[in-house]
Amino acid sequence: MATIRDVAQRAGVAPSTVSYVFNGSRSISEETRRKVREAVEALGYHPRASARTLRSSRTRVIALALPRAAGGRHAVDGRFAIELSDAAHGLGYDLLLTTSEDKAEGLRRVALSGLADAAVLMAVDMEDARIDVVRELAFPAALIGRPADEDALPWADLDWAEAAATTVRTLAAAGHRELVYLAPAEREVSAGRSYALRGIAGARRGAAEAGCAVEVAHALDDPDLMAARLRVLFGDARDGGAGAGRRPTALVVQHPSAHHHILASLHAATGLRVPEDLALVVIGTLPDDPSSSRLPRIELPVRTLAVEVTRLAVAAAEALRAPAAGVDGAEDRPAARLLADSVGHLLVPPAPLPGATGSLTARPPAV
Amino acid sequence: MATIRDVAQRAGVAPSTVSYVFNGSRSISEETRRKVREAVEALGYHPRASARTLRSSRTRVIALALPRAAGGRHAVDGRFAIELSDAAHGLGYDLLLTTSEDKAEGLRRVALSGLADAAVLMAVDMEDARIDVVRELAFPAALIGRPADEDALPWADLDWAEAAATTVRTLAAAGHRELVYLAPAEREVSAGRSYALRGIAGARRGAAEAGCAVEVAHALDDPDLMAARLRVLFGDARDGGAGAGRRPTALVVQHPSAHHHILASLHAATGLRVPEDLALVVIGTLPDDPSSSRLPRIELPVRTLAVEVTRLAVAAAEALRAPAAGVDGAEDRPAARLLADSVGHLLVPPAPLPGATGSLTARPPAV
DNA sequence: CTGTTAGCGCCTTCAA
DNA sequence: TTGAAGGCGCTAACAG
Repeated sequence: MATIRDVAQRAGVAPSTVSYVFNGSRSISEETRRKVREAVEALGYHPRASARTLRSSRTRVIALALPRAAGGRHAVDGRFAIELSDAAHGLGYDLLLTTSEDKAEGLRRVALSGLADAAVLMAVDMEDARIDVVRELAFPAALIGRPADEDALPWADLDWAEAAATTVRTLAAAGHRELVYLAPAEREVSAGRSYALRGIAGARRGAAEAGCAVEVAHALDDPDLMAARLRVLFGDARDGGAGAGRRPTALVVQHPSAHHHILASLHAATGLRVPEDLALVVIGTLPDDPSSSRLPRIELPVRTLAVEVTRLAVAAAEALRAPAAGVDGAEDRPAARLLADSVGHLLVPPAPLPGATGSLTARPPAV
Repeated sequence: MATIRDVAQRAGVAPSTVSYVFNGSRSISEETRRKVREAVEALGYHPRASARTLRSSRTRVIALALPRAAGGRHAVDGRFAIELSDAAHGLGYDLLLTTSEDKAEGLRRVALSGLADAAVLMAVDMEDARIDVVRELAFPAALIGRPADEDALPWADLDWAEAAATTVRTLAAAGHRELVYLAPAEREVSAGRSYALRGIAGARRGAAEAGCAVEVAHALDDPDLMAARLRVLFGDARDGGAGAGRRPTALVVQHPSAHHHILASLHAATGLRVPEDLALVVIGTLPDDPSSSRLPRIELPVRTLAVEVTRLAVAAAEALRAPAAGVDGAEDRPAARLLADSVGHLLVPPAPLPGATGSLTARPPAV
């Protein structure tokens, strides 16, 4: 466990010189640089993160606050965690995962103990308690998700409302008059999750604009219950023709990870076939998921969101650290103000993908 | 940003007293304790992790080394990341995600810079390069996956070989004579992934023991290619009866995350129905995944593995730190030896789940 | 272009 | 039961 002094001694220079070689903030002669490099090599020296952090109050770590609410979302959350880690590494940061029952607890602890320079917050609610926490602590943070107060903190999100609206409009334009919008589970809605509420609102708006009818229902985790609900929504096509004229002809599913089993049970539950009897579009699928690649869909741009939100988080951390050099009067603004001034957003417009069957624009079944 | 001195001053005690109140390793009068607590409360004091770590060389962080090989595994890796984070919190640790292209690079950096007390390694190969790395660095580590050298490091894993073998035996006992074992993608095999190789070996062993035939094939990411391969394996039942007698009657899928699309395309590709025409069992599904809950399967016990491997990693870290107090002659053993002495394993036996249809024990179709 | 030095905040030994 | 003091390893003035 060599220290910077060992290296300095072996290279015949001062510790600070070694430090500067690593941090490169002053000019070093090529000769000295070489000697230091050799000593570093010979001793297998690597700077200690804790000492650096103590001295510079900079961790080069980003925290991911991932509330562990009951039920689902594993797939999406896990995928984001991995992509965020990649994105953080791309900017020279590591990613610290803080899962906690209490939404704000882990975040508070990480901020207070100085474990990270900034935080990325997932599972954002419209009125998210963590927004107040990070503002109170003047801790740099960025959200994956669009809260009600859009200027409170930087955020990045898919435009769920427009994704739903454009999907409904497109289906209406193809002739569908009665649609079902299968939104995330009810618990997501009652928790106030931004993506769920915005998706539903967008579906309603799209229907109003296009003059068609949309029924909003919620996904269920249990396959049997889900099948039963599908039967209520669509009836059973095998029960004879009665009521077929009233049956919805299109289904939009906004359920980030569980559309698999919905699809799987759709035919068994209702006798309907996609796309012959029913047009189907999924909103919020994960990229590179073979089981959704054949469906008409709007993907969740995980990579883009991860990269951008990481950038925003890092930018917030740096805004706090370098108080707007060059801008006069900027020196003594309080930390909270510095952070507030640095908010930026990214609202990714939905990019509908056709799927293999092209069923998005399928005409409704003849009645 | 209050420090321990601020607290001490306000409480009218020495800094060391405050420290002892936090770390509780000597007796403090109730009176003093109260004064300190009040000062802590009033100042919002929280100890700085970096200072603690610098002083004690203890981070209370566990690193997760997650090689980012191309293709798939997102779902499983992400799920493990989340469960490991929960498990780490349960033991008072945080989880640092280090994804890297180069399998060993991130791990080496984290170990050398002292960012973590121990590492958990995922995507374990039979001969894993990282095993040498952590041994060389004498860095505590535990594996999710069972390497060829089982005594090199502590590990926890599902018994993939027995999972495959027991599945094949059960199917054979139900009368199936020709089975297909759809193993993970070829890249996983050629990379030497432990779970893939052991699963295949187990399937072959089970078939040999039961006296039935098993054909091993590999999953493909692309749905169209996968469908084509299924057609090769099973033919198309709608092409008339020719060759139906030779068709395999059971399919075992060992593909941790992509069995969804395999199922989805099975009927379209071959005309076969599950379970009427084909018995199907999936090995390595994720718990709480509605889309696999109806299938006969052997789940990947993510929670158990995460908890146990975390325990093993922490135990290794502590073995290094407290050299077997009480055992004589233990004081001056080298670090590598201390770690080697503390290896433990957990091999989780497979627990077959019946699925809703009970197709696991379905008799083969009449020929 | 390089060296010297003073801490960053905390834990822990030693002394009382 | 409590205080005082040293130093973990590093960075960034300040001084040459």
